Amino acid sequence: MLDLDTLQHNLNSIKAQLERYLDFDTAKPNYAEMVNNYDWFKNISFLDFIRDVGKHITVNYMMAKDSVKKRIDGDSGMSFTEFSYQMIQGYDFYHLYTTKNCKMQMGGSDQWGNIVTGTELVRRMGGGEGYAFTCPLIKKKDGTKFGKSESGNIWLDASKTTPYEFYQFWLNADDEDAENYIRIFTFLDENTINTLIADHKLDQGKRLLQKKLAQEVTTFIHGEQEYAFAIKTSEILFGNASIDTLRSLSEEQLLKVMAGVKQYEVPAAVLAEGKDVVSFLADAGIFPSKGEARKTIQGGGVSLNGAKLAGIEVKIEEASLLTGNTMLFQKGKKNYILVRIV
RNA sequence: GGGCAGGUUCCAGAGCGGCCAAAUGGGGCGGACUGUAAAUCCGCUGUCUUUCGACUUCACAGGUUCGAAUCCUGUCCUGCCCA
Repeated sequence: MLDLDTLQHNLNSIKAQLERYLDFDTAKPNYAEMVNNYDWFKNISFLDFIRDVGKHITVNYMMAKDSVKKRIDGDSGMSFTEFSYQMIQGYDFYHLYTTKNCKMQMGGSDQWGNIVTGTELVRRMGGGEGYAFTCPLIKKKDGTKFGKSESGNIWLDASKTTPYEFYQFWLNADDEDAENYIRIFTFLDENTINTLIADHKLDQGKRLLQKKLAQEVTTFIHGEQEYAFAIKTSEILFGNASIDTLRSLSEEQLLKVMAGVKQYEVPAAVLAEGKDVVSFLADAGIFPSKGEARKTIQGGGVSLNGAKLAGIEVKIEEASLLTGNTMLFQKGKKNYILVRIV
């Protein structure tokens, strides 16, 4: 459970994100509106609720819900709060139905039970009709969820996932997932997609599908310009460009190209000291511990300015710089890390 | 309130006085192969230490013991059943 301050913060952040895709301008004929169920629930007492709302729904009905059954049959139990959640969400629907003329509730298929409790309340309390619309949850091909609590996820907010990282995420989708994603996450029409998939199959190594997917989604979320930058950065980091190409860039150009790459700052004094790589990486926060930095280096997993680090004895000093005051580390093949000396 | 079963490292889950930083699987990270795929194979996965090793961990607090994740006592928490 989140406290009120956190909730408010989340609310604001979500609205800021949605504003990029929805129009909240009340002057528009069909403007979007964001509501907070705390606004109507804060004035309803528990007694009011069980008397006016609770009597319309039987416990039998609530228990029959799949989401509830699973918990009861499982071994973790279910608190009353969780159990009553469907009533809360159901009442939200009823409230919006009566005050905002809201007729349909949409959600992921795991919300089906909760939404239907709402349509039930709308019917029993208001004598009206509410409608439910759900879509299957998006799964990766290994069956795991594509969700915010999964690892390796991405965010719409550029401060959490830079456009470059966002682009890379889609580019790295595997063939099977890409076919699904392009249908779900882009507005391309059926024919275009089918043609694309057919072309892709001719030479999967070209990854036409992933490229188009990444382009469509990145452009939609972050815009043309950020997409162009993401491409450029990717080309430099993964293309044929050698370390010399990187070296040939001016500091300014480099920073521009690397805008989407993870960056760390290290004080100049540290560089002058000439620390060993392990301490350097751990102290800078690039690795969580020295042990992990050491092991990764020993496993051949760390590169500096494009060249694999030979061993843990390497010292980080002036000569390690790529340009005037930056150096480029790689953790694994795909994770680039730009270190700036400040 | 009573009875029973439990609380182990990211997760699941073994261990039930020394061979335990703790099996196995999953996940994560890295390597090889490749297409910045997939599958497969290999390594790592508490902290510090180049190594030897040191230190902190098995809900919490005490205790028994040369020695405890393992035994005892109390506390807290979770699940199931009864009231």
